[in-house]
Amino acid sequence: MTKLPAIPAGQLNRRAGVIKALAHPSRLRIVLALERGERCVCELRQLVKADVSTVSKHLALMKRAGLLDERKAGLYVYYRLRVPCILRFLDCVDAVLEHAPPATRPRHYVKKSPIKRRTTR
Amino acid sequence: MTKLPAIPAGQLNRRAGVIKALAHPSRLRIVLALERGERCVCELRQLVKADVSTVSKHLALMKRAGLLDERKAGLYVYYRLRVPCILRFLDCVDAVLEHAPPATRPRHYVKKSPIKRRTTR
DNA sequence: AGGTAATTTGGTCATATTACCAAATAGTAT
DNA sequence: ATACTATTTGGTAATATGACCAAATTACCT
Repeated sequence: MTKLPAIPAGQLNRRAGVIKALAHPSRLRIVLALERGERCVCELRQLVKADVSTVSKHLALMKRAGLLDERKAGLYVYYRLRVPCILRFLDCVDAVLEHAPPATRPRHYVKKSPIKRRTTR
Repeated sequence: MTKLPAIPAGQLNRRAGVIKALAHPSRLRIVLALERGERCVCELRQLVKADVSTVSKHLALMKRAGLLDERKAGLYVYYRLRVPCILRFLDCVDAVLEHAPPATRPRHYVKKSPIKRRTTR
């Protein structure tokens, strides 16, 4: 049995941070959309069917993680993929799913009802 | 501007599930350890410094996601990487981090104190 | 059967994530 | 300045995740 090298925790944390930034269906949808080139928030907002604020936060998160870059032009903000190798990885993910075990159901958060809200502020 | 294909939500959910299974420092540590071949839980448990039950749950999660396979031999359970392309992806992640923005700090959960617990059960 | 070691399962609790809305900010134009 | 549009930021609430402990399970022994 070979010796295990013991990778420093900080490095693993940073890597996990990048991967987490990718680990959400809407964010994947955005990344895939950016395959062909930059898009403004207004386009991505239609693609992902969620509140603009939600989309904006997904974008900010991915930018912080180093996945995306941003370009402001007048009223618009255009985002683009910073590192294209991300796209190749999705093929590997599909390989995992290929002859995969029966149930891999991730279940993502979905807002239940738009119930009443306090109007503090 | 080209037409966007609109990928079905189910597919994105499944992909995100696989990626999420990878998006944790301890799980990355495990995956990296399995690069050289299978390991029993008892080995991985020492590698990741966490309660065995925690490690076991990480392993179960990754197995459910299709990342790992398991082989039982007597008292031991050996886990191994099911799809090796995962490892190449980590290079891409490092590329993202390479000349990345200043702060990418993911902050993972750390139990505060082992305070008293009820002994119900 | 009873004993011991490896692993999994169930419970609980703290923290992280993510959704929406509402309001703030920024840019353009009238 | 006012009006209008695009995007971000702040707040709140629901859900998901991940840590540990304790107990259950499984397999191999005497």
